[in-house]
Amino acid sequence: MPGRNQRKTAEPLKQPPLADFKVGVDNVIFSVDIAQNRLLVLLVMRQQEPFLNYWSLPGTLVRQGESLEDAAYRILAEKIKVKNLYLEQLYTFGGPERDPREATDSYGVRYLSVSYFALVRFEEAELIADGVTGIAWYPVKQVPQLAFDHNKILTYGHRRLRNKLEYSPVAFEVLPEMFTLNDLYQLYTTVLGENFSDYSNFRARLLKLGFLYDTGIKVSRGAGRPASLYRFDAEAFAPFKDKPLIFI
Amino acid sequence: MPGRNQRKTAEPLKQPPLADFKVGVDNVIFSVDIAQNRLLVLLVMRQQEPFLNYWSLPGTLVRQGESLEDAAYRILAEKIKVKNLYLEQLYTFGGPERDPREATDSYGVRYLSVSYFALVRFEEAELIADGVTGIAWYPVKQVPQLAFDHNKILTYGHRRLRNKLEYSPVAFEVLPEMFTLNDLYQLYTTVLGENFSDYSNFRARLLKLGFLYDTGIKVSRGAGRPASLYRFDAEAFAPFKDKPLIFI
DNA sequence: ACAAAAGTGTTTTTTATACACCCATGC
DNA sequence: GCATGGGTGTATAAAAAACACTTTTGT
Repeated sequence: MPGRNQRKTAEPLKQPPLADFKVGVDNVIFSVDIAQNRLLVLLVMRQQEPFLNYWSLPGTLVRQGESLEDAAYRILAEKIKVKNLYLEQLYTFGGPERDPREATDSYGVRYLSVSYFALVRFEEAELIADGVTGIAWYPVKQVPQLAFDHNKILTYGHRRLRNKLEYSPVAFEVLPEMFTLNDLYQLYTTVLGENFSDYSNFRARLLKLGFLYDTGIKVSRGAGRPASLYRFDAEAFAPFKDKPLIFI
Repeated sequence: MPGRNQRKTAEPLKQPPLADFKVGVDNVIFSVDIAQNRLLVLLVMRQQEPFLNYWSLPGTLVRQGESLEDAAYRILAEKIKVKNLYLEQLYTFGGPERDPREATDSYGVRYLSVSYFALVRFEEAELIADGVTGIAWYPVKQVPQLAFDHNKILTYGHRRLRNKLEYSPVAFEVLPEMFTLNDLYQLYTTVLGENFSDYSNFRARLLKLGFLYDTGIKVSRGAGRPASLYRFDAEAFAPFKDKPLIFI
């Protein structure tokens, strides 16, 4: 029974005081530049202290009456215009020492960050540059030192993305509506590294699953035989939902 | 640019007020009763409003200077004595409507729950019954209606456990130090369902991996040939760390 | 002796991996 | 015509799944 640390007051068993929190939401927003085969993450330049003029993940503090997810969508909408996207919760970072404001701000207020992981289509995502705020797609391999513990959050998000690619159809959230099988393959190699699978085997496996619809439209990328454009068929994929699918 | 919803005050671009949070930690603590082949979850009876006399996941509010994980360990230590355990963060639930206190309590305070997922050995876990608080291992198949959104959290935790079993050695955190291969197999069937694999194939696969050490000690469970007791060899497992191991 | 549980082995089927080769286009 | 990227097929190896069979105990 927890008998220590009690304050000696009139009330029996008075516990140490509770922490008061402000809750922030930070988004790790990924996108893939098919043309240059680079995995990108959206960063914004901070306009206030702390960490003024540091790059950071786009984030915000949760407002009254707003759910965590609402907040995540709100910052997203403030930073980019996008048709559809994939969003899921990542992790909650909440150590008492992660935000310097905890020391300087009004007494005892803690800052907690619930991070979200998002995927958007590079071609469809239009950055909202207001002329004041710096905002940019950064290749994940070249991100600088970020504000707060955002590098840690980004690393965590990147790992989640790699895992997701292997067992879920997130790739099709990032690709344009129509894509060649090589686009898909490049996406996988970009995120997962060179040696994850042979192209022809990758191709055969994916096609056998039967949820890639060949539009018949051919597209030529410079020299070489033109490639077919495929479309992800969500209905045909439905039976695979929740099953231990492997895209490797 | 977010130009709506501003309050018309002296400051330019005054945003809607931020929410103030108390942060709770709720633990989904699993254990397996080898003898009866049941997956158990630890529940406590609530002693206060709201949800007085409802069963709930053991939880607490985070105190000043305390990290989320510290808080998770604290409740755990208040409820059970246990030698070693596995603990990881699960999910953060934070909609504005999840806790009725938000309406009745001091104005505007939101309650957010960071849930943790824990595994303990049934034999080694000694429940701390203080004579006042109800506390019990419940078979997950028979949990009643719980306080708050705890049923949802439990479901989420259960799913995580099933996934973990398939690609990580968590099973050995729940089993006693020494166990028969049949114990291990039963654990998997208990959590994953009947038809996940043939016993002899399961057995062959696990043994081939080489991190199960046969102690040579035999133990007889009623009729039939006595079984060997095995021990999980953490060192021999090390090379498999982070690799896409499959226990199926 | 026989049922029950433990443990071994063999066969079949499926899936992964490597790689050879044909096809259509630009230059 | 030949380099380039797209696309198909095949041969081999490995792993998963099904299941038959042997061993050792309690009763």
